[in-house]
Amino acid sequence: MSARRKVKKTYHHGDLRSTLITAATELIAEHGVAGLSLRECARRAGVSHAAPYRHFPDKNALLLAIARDGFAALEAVGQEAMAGIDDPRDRLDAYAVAYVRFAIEHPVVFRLMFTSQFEHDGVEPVDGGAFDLLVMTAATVAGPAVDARLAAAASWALPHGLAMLILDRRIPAEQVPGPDEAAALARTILQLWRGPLTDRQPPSVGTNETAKIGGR
Amino acid sequence: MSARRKVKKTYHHGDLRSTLITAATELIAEHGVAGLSLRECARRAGVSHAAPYRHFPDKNALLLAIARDGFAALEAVGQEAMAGIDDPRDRLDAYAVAYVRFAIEHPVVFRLMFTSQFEHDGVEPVDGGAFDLLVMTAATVAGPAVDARLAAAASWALPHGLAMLILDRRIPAEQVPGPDEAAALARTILQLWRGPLTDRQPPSVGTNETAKIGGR
DNA sequence: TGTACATCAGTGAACGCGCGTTCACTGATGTAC
DNA sequence: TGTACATCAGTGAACGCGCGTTCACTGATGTAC
Repeated sequence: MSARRKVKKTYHHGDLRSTLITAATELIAEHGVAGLSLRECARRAGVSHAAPYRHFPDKNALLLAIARDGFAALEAVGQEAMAGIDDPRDRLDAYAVAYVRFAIEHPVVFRLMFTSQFEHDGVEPVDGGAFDLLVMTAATVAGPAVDARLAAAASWALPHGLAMLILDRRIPAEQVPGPDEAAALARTILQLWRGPLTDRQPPSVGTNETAKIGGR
Repeated sequence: MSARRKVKKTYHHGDLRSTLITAATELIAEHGVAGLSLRECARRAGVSHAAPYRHFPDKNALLLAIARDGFAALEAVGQEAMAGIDDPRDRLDAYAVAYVRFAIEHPVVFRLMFTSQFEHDGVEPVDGGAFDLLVMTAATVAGPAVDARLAAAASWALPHGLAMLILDRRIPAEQVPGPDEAAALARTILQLWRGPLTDRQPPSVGTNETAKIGGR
């Protein structure tokens, strides 16, 4: 399915650019960013090692292209997740859940988008308007008294951190075997932050003094 | 200050192991993990390129050593931050703030600790008991009805995400020029999560319907 | 429909490079007596 | 305090390797007339 597209042996590949992107993503998944080589990409695409230079000026440009595509995809995912939800708080939650799901579904791309291990001299990888929705919605939720970017950062940090912890296996893999479980976990954690973690008075027990559990 | 320790020209270096770790950290800061080479480390340590092999079996072991040191340091920082604070919620906040500060103070080490770009075949870099405090405190805060690991993950995700966003320049650098500002930002965001972001009723205005701000 | 030509997307040889790692070595250090 | 010796932490030459990138090239494609 994801293999060579057609058997027609032609001189021109036809879709080398995106084939290279796919190959690079797979390679990184297998060996990490450091293990990515343009030559191996070309090899996997069934093409000579110089061919990629028809599509990307250099290795870094390939990486950049993957990240760029990722931001576009994430924006689409975010928009779709929020669509049809009226309550801004629910929108924010839906965004967060979709965000975590995206990260688990596309771990290589997600990491590439954010951890700028490559060429961060000069311009950052463009994020387009991928986060405009987030900023706007967060601002709505937090109210006019709170700086919009601050509200966005606060809302963003939680799903971002969760995604990263899962990707980096800090949250055991067997606990989060796939995107569905990751999304569910995100939901649960959001509820936690709206409840037990923030309630100033202890859950149901008496005073603050007696609230220390497991103390004896 | 951080240069060669003594001028005494001796055959033996005396402290090559930690000098190599320092050099590697600097190198990564300059060129990314991919830009790290054992030979350049040796060069900076003023030693032949084969000398590092007296202290590390291979390149990966050097990276692992940096991460390992990092976990120990983070644990110490967390313990210190929590010391003397009684209220478990305040302890949790103090931990989170210290966590973010640590990340900004030691960006290379922090990233190395978590984004396992290198050799994650087999064993993970050990985290020792670096997060036992977190789990215990989070459990206390969330109450017995909530799974401890879940509570820990929830508490952890927020500072972790914030730290990562700052390190990856997703939160503009000029907004967070140093560890102090990062710590302050962490504090603010925690307050946001205990207030405007979680209050189910809108800040001060009337009903849910009228709560949509900036809508017209 | 046919032809000439510009453009495009490939090829494969060649370059120079720095790297990780191994090896036999040597100078310095520590210790038993 | 002196000596013999084991051990340790360096050296520097050598290995093989795969990489990124360039270059002159060639086959395929598209288009103007």
